[in-house]
Amino acid sequence: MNKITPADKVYNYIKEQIVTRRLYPGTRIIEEDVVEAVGVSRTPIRTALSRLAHDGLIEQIPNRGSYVTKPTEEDFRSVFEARKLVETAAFRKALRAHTEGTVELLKENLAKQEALEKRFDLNEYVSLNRTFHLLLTRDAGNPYYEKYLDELYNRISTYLLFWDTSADNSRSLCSHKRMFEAFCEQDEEKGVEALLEDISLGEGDIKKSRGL
Amino acid sequence: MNKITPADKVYNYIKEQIVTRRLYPGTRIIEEDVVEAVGVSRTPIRTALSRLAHDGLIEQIPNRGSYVTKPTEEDFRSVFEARKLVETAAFRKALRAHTEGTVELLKENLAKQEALEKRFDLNEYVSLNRTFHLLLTRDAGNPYYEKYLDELYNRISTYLLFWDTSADNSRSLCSHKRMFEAFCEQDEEKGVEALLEDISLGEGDIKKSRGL
DNA sequence: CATCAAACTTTTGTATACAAAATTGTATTT
DNA sequence: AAATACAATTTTGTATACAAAAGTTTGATG
Repeated sequence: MNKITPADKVYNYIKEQIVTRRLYPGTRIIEEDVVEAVGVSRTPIRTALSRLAHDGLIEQIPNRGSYVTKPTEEDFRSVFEARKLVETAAFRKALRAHTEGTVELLKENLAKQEALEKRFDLNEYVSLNRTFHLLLTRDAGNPYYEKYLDELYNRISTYLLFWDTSADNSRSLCSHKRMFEAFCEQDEEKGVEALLEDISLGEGDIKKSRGL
Repeated sequence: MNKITPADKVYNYIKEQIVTRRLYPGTRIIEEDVVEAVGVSRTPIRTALSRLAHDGLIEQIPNRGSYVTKPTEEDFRSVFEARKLVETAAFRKALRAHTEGTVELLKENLAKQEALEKRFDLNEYVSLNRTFHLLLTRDAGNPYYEKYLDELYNRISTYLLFWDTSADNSRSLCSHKRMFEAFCEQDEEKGVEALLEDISLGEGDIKKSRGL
């Protein structure tokens, strides 16, 4: 297994802090504070911050620090618009390519999602959801689609962990099942319809979580 | 005006080296060499490298250095596929929004392109072309479209400066003119048709330049 | 002569001290 | 009391020395 470097430690630490919202969007991250918290020098901290900026989780302004990404309402609109465009295109292509390995992984993922019906865990759900959507586009075989979608997810990830739980989970599970079915049956239109519904669902949830 | 920092100097220096192909795709960039060349310490060099990696101009592998991005044939296919999808969508939206300021800028840009008919300059042409396409999608008002397209351009930019000059320039200018017309007339279908033709043209040129 | 391992070299990663820029607080002037 | 200039502090940017990892050479051994 790959050894984990100081820079990795810092990266994981800050990412965890952001995703669990102990570091709130808009918060400034001061390098010296991270030194105290993690116990390494500023150098690996700077490389970690650079990676996080690359991921879209923080934003860096020259000579005045790093800030946890705080998307505006406009950003959300833009992100979801882009997601709809790219994710449907990638999904269509993936559905046509349609490898057996992916179907297997999707099946496992869905099983875990169903398990959440009994005992809900938001963290787990967000993770499963992201993997699920990623899998549905993977067979498209375009790494730039994946990369882009990944970055779009990151942009809004700070807000994914904030919505009133399991009520929506059932609805989401429902559309996911339809997407999976369509993927297996290679029914493109049915699949895209379910996908768009699912994305809109998420968009609505985020808006709710922000009181819009 | 903003002062240019050592990190900026390094960034510009390396970018220039790459774009003018003095640094060939696949070449390893050794930090100490850059120290000699630019005359600053390794710290700003590392931040510059990080930015370049972010731009997609280089790739970094932990513990074994930075390499000038060398896209495979698959990469080219993927980049152009993504470009076709996103750029047409952005163009459609921009065409409908259609601000007067953009029209003005496009007109200026086109004039410069025409000037190249007499005296061709590849560097200048590549730059104008990129700006032109960027302008045509700007009124879409989605920063993530722009960002993505920008990164896609970067991926292939190493190869943009390598094709047998002005023969293609006329053809390209022709489709550009049609795109501009369509943009002004808000004729979506005509515009998209011209855009797709123009993108395919570029794709073909790159393939030629690689002997495919 | 081929192979492998240990020493050596090169290169990247980290720690730390110092410089420059930005921010904050304070005093002075109006 | 408000505004502004200036000093003090905080924070980011840079230089440099050292540590660790990767890559290369050399030489002993089968």
